[in-house]
Amino acid sequence: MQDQRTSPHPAGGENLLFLTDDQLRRGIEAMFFAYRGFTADPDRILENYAYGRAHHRAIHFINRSPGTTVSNLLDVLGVTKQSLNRVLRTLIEDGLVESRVGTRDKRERHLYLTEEGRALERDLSEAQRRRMRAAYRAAGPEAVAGFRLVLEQMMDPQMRAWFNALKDGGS
Amino acid sequence: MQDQRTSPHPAGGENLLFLTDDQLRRGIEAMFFAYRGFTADPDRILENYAYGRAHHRAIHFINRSPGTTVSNLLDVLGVTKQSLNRVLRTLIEDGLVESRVGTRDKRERHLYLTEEGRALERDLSEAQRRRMRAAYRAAGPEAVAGFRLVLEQMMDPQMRAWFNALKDGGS
DNA sequence: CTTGGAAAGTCAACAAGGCTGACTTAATAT
DNA sequence: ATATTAAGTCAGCCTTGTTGACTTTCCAAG
Repeated sequence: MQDQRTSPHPAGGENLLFLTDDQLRRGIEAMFFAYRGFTADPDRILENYAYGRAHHRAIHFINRSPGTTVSNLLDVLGVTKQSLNRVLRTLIEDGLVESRVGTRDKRERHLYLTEEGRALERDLSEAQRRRMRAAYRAAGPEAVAGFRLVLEQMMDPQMRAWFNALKDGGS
Repeated sequence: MQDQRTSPHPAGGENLLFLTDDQLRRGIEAMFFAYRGFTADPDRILENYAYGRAHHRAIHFINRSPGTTVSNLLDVLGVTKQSLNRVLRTLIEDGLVESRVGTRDKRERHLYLTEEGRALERDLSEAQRRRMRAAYRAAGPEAVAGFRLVLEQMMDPQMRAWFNALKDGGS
């Protein structure tokens, strides 16, 4: 099962054992199982509402960038307008999200969480943070730095750009 | 100080800045965007077939544990029998998976990839490994160790058990 | 001032892939 | 003998994704 082809032996002087197909496959499986854990807690909360993961994602990014436009959200979430619209409509109808017509450009809709929306967001993200906190604490700061580094390298360039744009807040 | 059990690292020094809500939220967003990248390449390949992510997962774990039973796969994938069956049936019909009646217990079906199944598996996993390899290489071995540590801590205990069982091959 | 095009929203239809519930068949275990 | 277990099936439902066609609103350029 081991494939030495991909990473022979210390090529120059580097130890490249962490690049064997076996190591990579372990990483793939770790991502699979970890992502299941990652979404488990919010999913449990959402069961009590008539919402799903799609609603969670919308709520998360609206909270992160209050006043963001629909088309911006479309890009970040990577779904179609029709798909997002269905989710957004129920959130607006239920009074969790407010959609304000743009002042500079009145075609645009700027999205904000209402107080009720923020309450659900806090619930969901606190559950997710709790697990993250436990994992970070158990792994330690060095591991966390590595975790973040690898994840960032796994993103497509476009996603990395959005990810880094979020760093400094703003829509 | 009372936390020494949970966090081996910053016992006395107490640099816990990596546990701020802001840091945790960054980790959450990193997981979201990275997982999109993680699934993007296999998804592109699967478009050419009439298969989806569910088929990929089944193929992956059958390849990992040749001869695994249906109920074992059910546990690992975390879906219902009906859901898995739909996927498995098409894979068997299409000749990618072989289902053999158990010898010890004839109620069980043991699953194996055919040569054609292994070919698709190689395609899919090579695409996924390519991205993983690039990320690992760019991040370096220290980061990879941290990455794996944090991911493992994010899993539910049950998943961690399956994850570690896979380490030593076979079902 | 008209017109082209962008942003947003809507309707309809469809598919993948989850789910529950009810039920059968075969084989093992008690 | 009977109960339990593994697998499979049928029917129906939901969420969340997709296309395609279309409208409304509005900005901006000719």
